[in-house]
Amino acid sequence: MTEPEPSAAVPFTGGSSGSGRSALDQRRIIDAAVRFIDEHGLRMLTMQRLGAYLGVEGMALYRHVPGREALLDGVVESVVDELFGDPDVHLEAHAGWVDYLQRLAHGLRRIALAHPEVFPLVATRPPAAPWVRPPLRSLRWIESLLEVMTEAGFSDENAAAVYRAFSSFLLGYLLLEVSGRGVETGPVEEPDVMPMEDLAGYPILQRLEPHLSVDAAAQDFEEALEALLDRVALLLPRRRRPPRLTEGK
Amino acid sequence: MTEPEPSAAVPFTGGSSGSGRSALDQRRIIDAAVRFIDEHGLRMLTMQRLGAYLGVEGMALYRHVPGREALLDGVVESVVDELFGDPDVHLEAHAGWVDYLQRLAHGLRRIALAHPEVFPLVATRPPAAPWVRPPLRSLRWIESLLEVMTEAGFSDENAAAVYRAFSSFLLGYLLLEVSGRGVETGPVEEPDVMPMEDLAGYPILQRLEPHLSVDAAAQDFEEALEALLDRVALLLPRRRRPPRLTEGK
DNA sequence: GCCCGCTGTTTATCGCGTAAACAGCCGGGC
DNA sequence: GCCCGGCTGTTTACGCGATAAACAGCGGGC
Repeated sequence: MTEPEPSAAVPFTGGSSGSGRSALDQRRIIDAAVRFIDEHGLRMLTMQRLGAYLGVEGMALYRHVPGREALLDGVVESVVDELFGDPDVHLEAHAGWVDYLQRLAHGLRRIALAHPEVFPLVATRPPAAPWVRPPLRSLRWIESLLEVMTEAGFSDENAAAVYRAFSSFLLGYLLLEVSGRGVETGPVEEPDVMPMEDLAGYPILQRLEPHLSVDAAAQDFEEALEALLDRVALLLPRRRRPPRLTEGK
Repeated sequence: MTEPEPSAAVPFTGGSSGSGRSALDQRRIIDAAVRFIDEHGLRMLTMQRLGAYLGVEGMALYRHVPGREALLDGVVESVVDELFGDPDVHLEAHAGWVDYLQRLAHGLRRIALAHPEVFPLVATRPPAAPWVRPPLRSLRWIESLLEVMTEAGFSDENAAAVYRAFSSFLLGYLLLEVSGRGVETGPVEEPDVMPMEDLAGYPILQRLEPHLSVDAAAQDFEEALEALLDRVALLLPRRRRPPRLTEGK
């Protein structure tokens, strides 16, 4: 994505207005891919099927997208970028860093829940740079986070530590929540979920499960995770230990 | 895996000893798959290639494994089960719950680092049940964890909360560390990593940079884990919401 | 010694990603 | 008004991967 435009100075080839017949363009393809994955699951996404979904032969997509991998990159980028449009996250309108992190976390959670089938992709696609990582995946947000933290009085080092702890926890949290969701509503995959009866030998687990149904278990888990998310800010490190300097490792 | 054995009472078809010519069996195939993925990356794993790796035609694998998906499930299970053989985790020899969780976390981290190409699979494969989740993925460990926590005086509810917080954090952390590793040493994929020069416009990010080395990562992990465990108490649920009794769902 | 079942091999099919040749359409220059 | 180059979608073609099905050697129980 963000292609270098091989034949550069093309003024728009037909214009966005006018005939309006040009069914395809990169944006439309990526959006369709996101919708397709939401509806049918990632493993169903195929160039031909996505083409059909857009009323076109599969090969047509290659006029606008370099290939499948690039398309998936575009999907990830597109989904993560939704955060910028989220009115509840409003970068500037935050009241303190805890509030800021909570808004950010909840914004990402909304995205993950809106696209549960896409999120594993967000989580596992190789990052663009070593510290531009899931689930933020965007220089803009990382910069913003570090800025807020340092403005709140954190040292540079601690701000970075907060970034790492926050994104680690958030990534794990969202991945767990979303994959749990997949178990319940998986439209295509529907893996074998262990039936409750097999719990017989594991009495301790019953405590996780005062309720009987899988739905209830999932619901519980979700509620607990949600409560956890509100408290994520509390995880952040305080510097206690003087950096152990020359101890033989 | 743990197959129901269609033709049950087979005493071992050739015996494990004796001729020793039977090159293939499920264990050997899964082990080879793990090694193959470690060496060449997940995307290189193909039934034919794995066959060749074992000195056999690809189709031969289907005599012992139901198919590719099942094979991957087996790979995940096999890798996670390494934890049971880790002498440093020794289930019983722990001194307090913090020590226990740290040993567990470090054991899993060792596994993740030993099989960085496998770990994303561990993280994203659909879980067997809603609360049997990555990265533990095993009833045995979940049971063990809950037991330790309750024996340490945590209520059932709080033990479950610790389980959720701990596994979320651990999953996210390890996934990030392992994928970061892929960026540096990726044997096959080598995605386009943004070169350092492109940082020019983002001075704030320079702060994150000192943490590229493995040693630094390990240090980070320990500190983050300690911070998490220190503050687990803060993550535990308070009942805020009265349990909704008869609300129409 | 013969036959069966097990294990690995060969052959075949289908779907996928993608390259390459092909074809309709449209707007600009004459 | 007409022609042409380029852009967009289509068709054709290839190689590969997963997997079913037919096939073949081999070794042990009768």
